[in-house]
Amino acid sequence: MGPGQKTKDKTYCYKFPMVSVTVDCVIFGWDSDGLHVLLIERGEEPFEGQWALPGGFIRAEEEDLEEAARRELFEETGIRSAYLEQLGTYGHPKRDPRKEHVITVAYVTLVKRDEHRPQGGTDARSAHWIPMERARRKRLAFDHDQILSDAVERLYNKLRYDPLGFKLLPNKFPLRDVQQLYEAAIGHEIDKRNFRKKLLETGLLEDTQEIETDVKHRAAKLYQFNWMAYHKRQAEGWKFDI
Amino acid sequence: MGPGQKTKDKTYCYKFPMVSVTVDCVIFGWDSDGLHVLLIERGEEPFEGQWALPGGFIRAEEEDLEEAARRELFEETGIRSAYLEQLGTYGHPKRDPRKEHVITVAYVTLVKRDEHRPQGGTDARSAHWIPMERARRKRLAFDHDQILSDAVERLYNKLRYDPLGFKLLPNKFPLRDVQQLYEAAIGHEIDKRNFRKKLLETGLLEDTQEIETDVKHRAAKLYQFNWMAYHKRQAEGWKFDI
DNA sequence: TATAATAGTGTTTATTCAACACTAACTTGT
DNA sequence: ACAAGTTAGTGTTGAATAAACACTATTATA
Repeated sequence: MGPGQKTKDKTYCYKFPMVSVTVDCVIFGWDSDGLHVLLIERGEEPFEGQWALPGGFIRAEEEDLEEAARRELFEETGIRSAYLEQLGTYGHPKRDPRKEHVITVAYVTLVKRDEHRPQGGTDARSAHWIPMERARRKRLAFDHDQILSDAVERLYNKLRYDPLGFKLLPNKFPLRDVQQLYEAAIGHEIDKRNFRKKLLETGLLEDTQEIETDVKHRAAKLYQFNWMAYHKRQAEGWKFDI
Repeated sequence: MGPGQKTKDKTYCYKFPMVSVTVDCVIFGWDSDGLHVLLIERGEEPFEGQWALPGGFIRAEEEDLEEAARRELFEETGIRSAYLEQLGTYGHPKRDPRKEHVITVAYVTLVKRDEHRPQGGTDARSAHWIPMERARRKRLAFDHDQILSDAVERLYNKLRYDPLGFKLLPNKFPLRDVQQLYEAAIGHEIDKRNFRKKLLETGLLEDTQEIETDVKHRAAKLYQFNWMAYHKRQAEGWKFDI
């Protein structure tokens, strides 16, 4: 495996066939009508016109994988800091119909929809929030169906043991929204009293003394999740479990 | 990203710098003195003479990632079928001191030590089972310290919700060995009666009617894990939890 | 045959989980 | 202003699960 050698016509040559590496992001958002995922309509071949996860080639020799994922996230959403987690790497030699072998490292990111400035990507692709049920019915480009379905499964499983769900909610939220998120995750209704009791018993939710506005009926109190306290408790060996 | 073009002198040329992709395997084994990991002593630069995880370059354009991991596992252990799970991908541009960008996809595999024929790899590297505590004190090549420690954490966390621990034990085992494995995972002692009760209540452990031999004191019954029954129960929505 | 080592076995108490229904607060329409 | 509609907010009880706890049985060895 000799290092790449730059020749006059700006090509990079190697002794063995190489692979290209892309990073794809499953960007989740949440609002009162459920979980959404940010998809783009591809503006170029292959799969031109089809829906796909936002992603792109990494800058070899310069960029770390996570850096590339953050760059991608920023280009699509304008968000610089968000929860980001590696999901897995998909490397079947035929997963990209083009000749070369393209593997992709998939990341999951959770964003608050109220922080998202929805401008499209730098190139001509347009990004849209698609509700999950609709997204899962679409035939996505490459193996993105698989990646998306792995991502949803991972997210839903992880909610039980990790407060990352609060990364999807606005900073201040009514308990109802937390419950709806968890109900979507486990696929059935939860008893309101039991759920609120467990949630508040953690001591990690603070009453902001504010209430909802613009709501058609009795307004609920707004809470915020105390991440500082959570990290302290976690360092002491405590485990979130809801 | 044009496809690689083969030239007369057998080089592969691309319009952009490419990355090399390796697969590294964290191969875990278990015996009565605890968790072990299979390490090799590197026979070539970089890191010649240092300990490292077994791994190698994938065959671009031919091989799936998991295929490459299985090939690696077979070369090191002679085992063709074992539990194999992708751990994650490590891609810092400087993680390999050589010029080009080398990313690695790490896999965790669990093998039964009594099925392992310990012949060395195809090349001159020699593979050895190293007890975990010793392995974690060594300075491993590349970022393999990090990979190994991520792998151990993943294995130990997963034992609670997945019977994959039985992939480490021989087909027939005394309950004591299961308990020792779980005690290693959670880092403290477990009450024997409670543990055996929970384990047997699953109905997934079958008494083989055999007992240990070559043991210095009272011999224990040997059990086997019923994977068929487990998969059936799992398909019905049941979850292993110990 | 005594000693040492590990196997194997139930019960009780504390904790956690699950089921369950009404009143309070606010909005809107009349 | 008040009736109707909608969601917020709140405790108790019984069931299930988890945790604590100690002795007898079996075999090997000295």
